[in-house]
Amino acid sequence: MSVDVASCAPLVREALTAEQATDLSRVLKAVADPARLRLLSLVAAHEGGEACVCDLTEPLGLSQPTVSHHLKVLVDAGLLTREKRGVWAWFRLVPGALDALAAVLSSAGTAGGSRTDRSSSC
Amino acid sequence: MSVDVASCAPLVREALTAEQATDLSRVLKAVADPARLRLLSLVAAHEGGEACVCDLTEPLGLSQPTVSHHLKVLVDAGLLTREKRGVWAWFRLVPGALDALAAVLSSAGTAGGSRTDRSSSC
DNA sequence: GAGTCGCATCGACCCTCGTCGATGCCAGCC
DNA sequence: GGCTGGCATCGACGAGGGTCGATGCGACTC
Repeated sequence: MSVDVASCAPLVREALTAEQATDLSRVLKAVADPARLRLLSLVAAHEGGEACVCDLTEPLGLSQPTVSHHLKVLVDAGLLTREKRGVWAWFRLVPGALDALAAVLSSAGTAGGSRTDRSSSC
Repeated sequence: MSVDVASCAPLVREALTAEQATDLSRVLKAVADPARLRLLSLVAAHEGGEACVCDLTEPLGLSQPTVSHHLKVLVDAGLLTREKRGVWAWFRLVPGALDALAAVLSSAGTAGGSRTDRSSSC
């Protein structure tokens, strides 16, 4: 149920519809949590750009079920990918996902430099 | 209690501390709501870039106390400014506030083109 | 096959948040 | 002064979300 940041134009350009606002808030709610922000940051900063749950539990100071729950929220929001290799589950950032989110908030309206590869029509 | 997006580097560059994550999530929580997203969009799209509460109540379909509550959240987060002229209260976007937020999420790490004028040291 | 390890899911608790009606406050008008 | 209109605040209700212990599942080891 990965949510697409469907609206191409930044929200300061023209008024959002109720549906656009709901979709956008779904992704923002996934990011608007200290634990999940640190998870994104930890995964990105980890060597190789990927990390397993056991690497993330202790720096957050949260229990394993809680960390697993937050990771699921981020995966559902389309910000992380989960790849199970053997016993471990490896998480890595979806390239361009955060940039696309930033582009909607920014008044510039263009994502950073990285490719996004989303189904958006812009 | 306007929250500064204090961290200059984007969260994908290095791991966030607990305090940085808490501060950043405070601003994101203010934006991660459909009603508040539409409020930001409506104010930006309104003529002159400013709007009063009476202009925002009906397009949102929410009661006046609720709209007033959401506007207070956005003002406290440093995203809107409130100026009382006579009987009406006029709200407008804080220039650069959304861009600064987008810069932290983006991997680029630089705000758009607009000036931010915040107390950040970068 | 028995045991261990890593992770996801379940159920429950508590707390925060969105929403509204009622009320209070201030400015302008009669 | 009394009244009206615009807006903020208060109190309360219900829904949603973060957290944890307990449990289940799959893979690997001996």
